Amino acid sequence: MSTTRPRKSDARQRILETAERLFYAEGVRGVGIDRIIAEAGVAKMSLYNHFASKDDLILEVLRYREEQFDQMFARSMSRHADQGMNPLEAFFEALKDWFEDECFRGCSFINACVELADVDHPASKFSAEHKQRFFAMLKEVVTSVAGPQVAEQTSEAIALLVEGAVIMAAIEQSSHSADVAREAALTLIAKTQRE
Amino acid sequence: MSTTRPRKSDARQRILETAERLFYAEGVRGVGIDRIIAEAGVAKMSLYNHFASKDDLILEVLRYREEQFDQMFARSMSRHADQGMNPLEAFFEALKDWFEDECFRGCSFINACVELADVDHPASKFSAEHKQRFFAMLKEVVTSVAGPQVAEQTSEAIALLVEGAVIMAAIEQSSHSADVAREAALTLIAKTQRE
DNA sequence: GAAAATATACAGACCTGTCTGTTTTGTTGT
DNA sequence: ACAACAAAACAGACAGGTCTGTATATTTTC
Repeated sequence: MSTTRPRKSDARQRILETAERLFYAEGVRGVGIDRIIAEAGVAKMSLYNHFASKDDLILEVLRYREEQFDQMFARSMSRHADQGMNPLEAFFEALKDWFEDECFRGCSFINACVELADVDHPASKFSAEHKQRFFAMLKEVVTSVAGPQVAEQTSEAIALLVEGAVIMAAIEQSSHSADVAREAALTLIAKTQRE
Repeated sequence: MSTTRPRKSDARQRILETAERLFYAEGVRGVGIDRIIAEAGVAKMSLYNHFASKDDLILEVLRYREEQFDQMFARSMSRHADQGMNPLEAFFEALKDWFEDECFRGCSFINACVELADVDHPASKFSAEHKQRFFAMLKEVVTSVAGPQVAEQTSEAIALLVEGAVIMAAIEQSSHSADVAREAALTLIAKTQRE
């Protein structure tokens, strides 16, 4: 039964990949359906057979984006960890690598919330949940280098440093904020451990 | 000569105020020209006589917004300072008051950058400059409570904490991040002073 | 009487979503 | 191995709405 099975649709995947790229580069409101189908090379009806509406597509693209981002970031951290960095150092190096990617344009999830301007939109709710999952990952990283007690006391602040660094990197087109955030995070952890 | 003088145009002011409110609440892309003129109660030609284009209006609204925000924030800090807080405490209390305003929807300047998705847009450039001015103000606050040396070493990180707090307050619809940012800022300053 | 603001209509582009009909593709029965 | 069938993808027109910006002509205000 080689390539058999529901097939999970080739067109659907192309739409997701194209929409993710365009939405991230030009915003969910800046890119129309016609543009997506043209660049994905699919018919308009294929899009509307797979997604109920543009709002639905936005949500599904964010789900896909989370998968892709998590994988990318985890792999990036692993590479740095393999070079002898501890998990926290690897985290901030991965952050900096992301900022320095030529496609970097901030956080997709924050961007979607801002563009949609509606906290009740499914994509906004999903984005808020994504932030919780991202925070949980960061807290695990902090725990692994400083223990659960220090992590409990510092992770929230470190998360703010990271979010601020993402925004400033996007606005200033510079990865400098990653260094500032890393140093501050280390200071917070050291100060908390001392007590 | 009572209310005489070039008049500086009544309509222009109404347009600015209305556009600021609508742009902040629903985004610069989510609000059309027709909506602005209807709510401002002006004719379309009045708008295009005062502003070259919607892009130009967006920029002028951000200029106006900066004035209004700076005044609002400075007054808020003054009120808290009058109650015995030092400038830094007053800063974070003002931040928290802002987050708790029912109209709060994040930072106008960041929102505009995200929505326009174009770092070369005049409004994006102005937003980046605004962030520099905001940072300078924050640095003065830090200097006034901890001296220039500590301020030099901690202000950038504190600015990231503040930007992160703004974003998270908008996404989570909570002012909790203001407290987290304040505590972390105090810790960074204390740790730096000790050395 | 001049400058400003008004009301209104309109051009041209773009948007989402639907409809219709054709072609490709994969599976199944023989 | 091959024909028949069904599901999926395709192409393209179109409806109905929105958007920015312009043009014209009238009314208000100093």
